[in-house]
Amino acid sequence: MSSVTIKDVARLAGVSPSTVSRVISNHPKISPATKKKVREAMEALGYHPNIMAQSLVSKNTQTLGLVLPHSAEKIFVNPFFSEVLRGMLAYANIKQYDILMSSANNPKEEIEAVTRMVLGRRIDGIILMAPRQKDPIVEKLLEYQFPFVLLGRSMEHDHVLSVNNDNIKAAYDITNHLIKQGHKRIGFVSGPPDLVVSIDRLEGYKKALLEAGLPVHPDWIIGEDVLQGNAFHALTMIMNSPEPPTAFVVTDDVVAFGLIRELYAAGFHVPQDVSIVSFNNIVLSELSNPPITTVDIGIYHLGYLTVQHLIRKLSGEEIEKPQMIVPHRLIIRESSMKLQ
Amino acid sequence: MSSVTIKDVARLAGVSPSTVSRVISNHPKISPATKKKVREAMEALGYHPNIMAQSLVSKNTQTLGLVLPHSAEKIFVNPFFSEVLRGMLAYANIKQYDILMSSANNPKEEIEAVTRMVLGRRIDGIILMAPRQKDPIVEKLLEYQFPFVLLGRSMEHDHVLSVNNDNIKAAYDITNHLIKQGHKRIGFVSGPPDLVVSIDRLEGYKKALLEAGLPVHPDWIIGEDVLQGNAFHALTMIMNSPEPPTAFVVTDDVVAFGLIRELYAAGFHVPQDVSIVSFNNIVLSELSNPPITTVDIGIYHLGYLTVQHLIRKLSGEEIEKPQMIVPHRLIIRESSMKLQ
DNA sequence: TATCGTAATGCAATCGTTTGCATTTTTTAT
DNA sequence: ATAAAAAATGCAAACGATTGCATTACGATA
Repeated sequence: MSSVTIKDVARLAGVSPSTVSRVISNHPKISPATKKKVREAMEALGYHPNIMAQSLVSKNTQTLGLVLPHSAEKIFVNPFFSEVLRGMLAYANIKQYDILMSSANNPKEEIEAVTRMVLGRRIDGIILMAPRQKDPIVEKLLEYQFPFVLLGRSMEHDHVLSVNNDNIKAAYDITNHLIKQGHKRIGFVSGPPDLVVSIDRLEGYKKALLEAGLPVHPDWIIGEDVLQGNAFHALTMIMNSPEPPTAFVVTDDVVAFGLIRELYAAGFHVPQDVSIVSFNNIVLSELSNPPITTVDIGIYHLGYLTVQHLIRKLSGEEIEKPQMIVPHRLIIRESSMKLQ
Repeated sequence: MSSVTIKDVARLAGVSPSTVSRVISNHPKISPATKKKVREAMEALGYHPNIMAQSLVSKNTQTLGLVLPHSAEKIFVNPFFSEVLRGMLAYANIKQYDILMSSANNPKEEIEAVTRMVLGRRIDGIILMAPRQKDPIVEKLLEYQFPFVLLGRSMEHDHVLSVNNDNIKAAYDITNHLIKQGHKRIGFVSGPPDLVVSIDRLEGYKKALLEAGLPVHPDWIIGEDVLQGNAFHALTMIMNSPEPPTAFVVTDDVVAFGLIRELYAAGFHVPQDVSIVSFNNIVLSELSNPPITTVDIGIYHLGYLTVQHLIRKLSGEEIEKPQMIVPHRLIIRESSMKLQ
């Protein structure tokens, strides 16, 4: 309701609007006396700067954009998302930034949303989640020369800001964990195949198998739609083959939940019949039955650092290393207990 | 990079800036000829309106605020949150609104964040999640006469916009389900006690017990911090008493996960030894082992309607019924299978 | 052809800030 | 006491749009 402006404050304090403005921005050459006077007037009137007006002239909005991938349901329903967002907001909060979200139903809308935010000068920088192999949004932003950061990595440009895990290594490590447990037939459940993270994790898995002299069995690499009809069919096919896998590397904790459930329904027990390992270490993976062996990728931290990275860039800091890597670590739990 | 304004377009199209503005807003009395000319110029220059400037004069930002409760970790790590946010964004997207988020570490920061958004005229309306019994933010917004909607309900003001479940009824229903299964000793695991939703669900639980002539045993009502040390202690105390509960109503699926896990660790099996029912029906509750009986509260829908409700209010529509109720339904699964 | 009515456009003020430069005030040195 | 330097403040022009009112253009009517 109250629309008290800088002028009202100026009038009450008996100074010019410019002076009030300078008090707000803590300009060096304002006498302590007037500073006090103005502050009191602001207080008395309950003044708050109009952020729209501020950013119109200062050209900076203290806002970061975040566009939900259009294939968002999957990523999004995932507790991973809340956790990473929490990390983002935590750092943003420290630096007094807010985060502007918008969603999209398809690639076209996705581009539109980005364009609207960027060209509408609504945000200072943008955070991109779950980048794809050839990501049109990345291209667009490069073209606009607009500051952005990837949560993940770009396969095509190595100078873009990004915060990521070493997913190849992570997958390699967790697969090796299974191999060390004596598994020789190891399947893989992949995420959406155009996501860089899926590609990397698949690569690490293959690498570990090859190094151990184990064959990569293409039929044992299945899509994450295991929970839905068709892929579920694929799963039973695999499990009913003469020599089924004794373990699966799953791309994501939530999918692992589903897989454990489906296996159980089909009469296979984890880990007695099949071992399961996955990625992310969402809170619930510990509460699963059995608890899931997983790769902790530092979700919260990923979000936190992503925003930190971007804000540093925005404040003109020299970025030593554009590609940040958050270390991962294996969390061994019951779902991959040693075979006897 | 390109900062092409309305003037540039005007120049190229050979008209005045006002005309361009009218073309943008699709003003009725602009000749088709100039409309076309201007559109072409906009296209040619890649013009996009500066949203800050627009909202400075039009006083509307096409943005909704969402402040994360400071006790956010709990709510927030919960998949509930992503799901509800997805619903919010879906409707916002339809109406071309964006959502501005900011987080807070304590009640003070929370108020600050709201104030900054509201008085900074950054948003047109605000969404409040998980309202408390006596919620200072609600008071503040009423005082400012600023449009807002509650995801939940206010215990003190019945004219405020809200979207909620009938949580009393929901708890009553799910408790009755247990009673029908033959349970006579039923415990309750509560959420944060100052949350309205916790209060309502507890009330429904008690009501069902009383109506069935079953005693309300205060020791069997425990906090959701079951997973942490002290409350876990409480849990083992209860379960080791001579006549322990044979079932628990749990306030939230995630907590149910934890509880099942803890019970399991203590040697109690679900549902053989103890039945568990809970609320929300997050995706994972179906994938739990055993799958959890829960109350589907229509999470996505809650988010969707919350934003719809608010936007309707903002566009001046007459709101027939300020308090919307989203229906719930029981999802019976293995965790509450009949005792034999 | 003169007049009028309407449709289409332009002018200029405004939204609430910031900021370079000019101006005034204060301080310091002589 | 006066000049010069330094410090504090004010003026006015941006920023990029919108919009009420005035103005122009253009058929239509008499």
